[in-house]
Order: sequence, then structure tokens, then C-alpha cells
Amino acid sequence: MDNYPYFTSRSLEIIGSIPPGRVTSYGKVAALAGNPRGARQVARLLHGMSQKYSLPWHRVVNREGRISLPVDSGFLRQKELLEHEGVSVTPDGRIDMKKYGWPVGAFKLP
DNA sequence: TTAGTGACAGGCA
DNA sequence: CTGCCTGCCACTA
Repeated sequence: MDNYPYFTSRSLEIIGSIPPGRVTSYGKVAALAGNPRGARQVARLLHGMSQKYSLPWHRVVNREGRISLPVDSGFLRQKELLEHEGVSVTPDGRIDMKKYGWPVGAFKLP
């Protein structure tokens, strides 16, 4: 792993600890990482290096529980990956956060 | 340096 | 439910 800033490395850890079959939001990750205002940074992060570290990027959606990825840029991929884990996604990319949301209770950072 | 942009969020009509 | 607007912050032209 490279030497990333605090917020970045912390975000990567959190995303990496999302269990299969569960999803969270960009804002939630940012908040857990210590910056409630950093949702966009988390998004930019995933956009740039999710593939590189084989992170579960597909388990991160927006606050409305919707896939925030353009249809022409990975929407379908994310949908497939989630359904493959047992997460039901509607054709327009909506997910039931009440059912698949994470974390459930209090989250303890590793 | 300023202006525009985006895998976002929250509040409100 | 759908829009519209404001706040954010790193990046780019």
C-alpha cells in the first residue's frame, strides 16, 4: 500500500470492510472516515482507484440508495455485482437500504 | 488565479 | 414521488 493521506487510507479501510450482500453510501463512508463533508472525495476516490486495489466499490451507492453510476459507465456492472451477492436491485438501480444498509449498529474501525 | 465540474448530501417546494 | 438549490472540496482548463 502507498502512503495516502489520513482520510484516503481510512476511507479505503472502511470500504474494504463492507460485508458482502451489504451496501453503504458515499456520505456514510466519508463520515466514518472522519469527514462528514467528504462524500465527493470518496466518490472521486472510487472513480480513480477502485479497480486497482480490487475494492468492493460496487457496495457504495448514493444517499437515496441508488446506483449513482451513469448507464454508459458501469451502471450495469455494479448492478450485476450486487445481485450476484444477493442484493436485489431494481432496473433503474434502486436498492432497499433498510434491508441491505451498512453498518447496522455501531461501527468499530479495525 | 478564477471558473467549471462531479460515482454527493440535505433541505424544501 | 420529482425537481431545484445550496454547500462541499479536489481537480482541471
